[in-house]
Amino acid sequence: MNDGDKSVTSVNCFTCQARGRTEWCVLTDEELALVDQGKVSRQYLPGEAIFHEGDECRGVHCIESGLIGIRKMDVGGNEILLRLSHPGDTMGYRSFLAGNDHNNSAEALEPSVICLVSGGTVRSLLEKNPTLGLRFLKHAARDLDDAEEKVLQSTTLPVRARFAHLLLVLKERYGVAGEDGALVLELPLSRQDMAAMIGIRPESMSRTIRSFEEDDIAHFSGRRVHVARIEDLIRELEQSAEL
Amino acid sequence: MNDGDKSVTSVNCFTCQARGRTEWCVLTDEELALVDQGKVSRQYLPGEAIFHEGDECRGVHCIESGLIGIRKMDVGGNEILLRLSHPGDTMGYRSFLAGNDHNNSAEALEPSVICLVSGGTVRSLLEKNPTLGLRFLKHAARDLDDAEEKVLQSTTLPVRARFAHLLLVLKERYGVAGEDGALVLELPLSRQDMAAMIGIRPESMSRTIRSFEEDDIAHFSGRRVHVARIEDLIRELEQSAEL
DNA sequence: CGGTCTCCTTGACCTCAGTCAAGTGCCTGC
DNA sequence: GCAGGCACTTGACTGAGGTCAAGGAGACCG
Repeated sequence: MNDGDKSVTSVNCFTCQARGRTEWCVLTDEELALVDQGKVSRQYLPGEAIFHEGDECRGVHCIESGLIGIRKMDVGGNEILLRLSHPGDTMGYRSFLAGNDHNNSAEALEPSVICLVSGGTVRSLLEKNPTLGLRFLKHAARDLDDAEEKVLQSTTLPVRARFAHLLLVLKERYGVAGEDGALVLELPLSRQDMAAMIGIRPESMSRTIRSFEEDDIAHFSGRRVHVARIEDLIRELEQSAEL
Repeated sequence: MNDGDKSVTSVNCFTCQARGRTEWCVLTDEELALVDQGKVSRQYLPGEAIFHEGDECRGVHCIESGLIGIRKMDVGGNEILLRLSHPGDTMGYRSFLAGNDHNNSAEALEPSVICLVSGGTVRSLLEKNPTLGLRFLKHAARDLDDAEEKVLQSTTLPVRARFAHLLLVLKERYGVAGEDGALVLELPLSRQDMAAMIGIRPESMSRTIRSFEEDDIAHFSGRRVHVARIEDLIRELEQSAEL
């Protein structure tokens, strides 16, 4: 097997860097061995789809490395980016448990390695180890909170506030420097995808960025963002309330 | 105990009408007895709050009868109605499992009887009976689907389409007559609350209703709605795509 | 090199829904 | 009875963000 063959790569659950962050971390060595045997791993290039809305759900995906975007489309072809998934995150456990087809799609945003743990394996592990189910439950609970927060924000907040909020969220993972009030971000997303994350058109994204520049709130060059005072972003969120 | 004392009512899990629809239906009689002992039930009048955002989460609420609205507010006081909860639904399991305070509020929309199953009871049942956790997981998965659908719709669909969708959803539970294409709905919600469900202002709700009347799509008198052709509602959803 | 992508930006225009303000009808309590 | 409250409606106005159309910048490839 050489590097050019990207359909299958060899990954070992026991040495997986991301394992500590997955739901599998509650498994015994014996159980983990089952996961290791019951999985297939594969490499994806940016833009490649891991699965689509409507695809049959054949197990649980687990991200070893890279970055994945979870998208959802409506009948009219409008697409939004629901969330980002990172190494250690599992995807598709929901459709799998409900026995549904996938109800959103996953696409690699960076070169990524992803394992698919077969449905049978997951099912038998859930029976063996109840804690695993609780871990998935907590995961779902967190996703649900985020989704409800997003429903609220997308109906009540103006675009500037939503964008400020997005930057504050991205800061947690992509902030590269942050002396007291200052902040530098190295964004993992194109403008288009940022627009899709807050549910607006690319043109509006451009204009919002420009208005942040004009108000001296943030400065953008490519995917690098400089924010002199984080408070400015926070104020942007709050002042939409004061009116 | 008389009817005037509404703080505590006596409800028995074994005879509970709603039990078949709750997650507790997977419990053995012995386990159910634990629930029965570990709960407190209470009656709520319309408008009364069961819990608020930020309240400490002391267990899992279970609806015996009535109708509950789950609301969420942003910093600016804007409020939306995330979903309705019906007899047999559990509420607050999420915050409970995550160990958080409640992150949304619940309010009775009709006279309701609700049991609070104490945290300790739920915790020990989850350990005893792993299937219970899976039931909660499925519940969370369904809520999550709904929430993501709502995120998508609230950012992509115009108000008319969202309202048509709402009516189609309410039809499942509140449709009172439906010869082939025709439909009569008995809404459980005020106009204000319908507006809050699709994230618009009451004024916009009024105007949307009027425009449906003018286009002969639906006719409203009080909380009763007549829809001559359900296809009209469906078309309202789809045609927002065609443009 | 020019050609063709795709991503991004910009301007001009328009429309949908929010805002403000006023008015109606209904219910409750005095 | 009337007063006050509340849900709802209506009209006039406004503005945020979508739409359309055009153009620029960089990557890749012949």
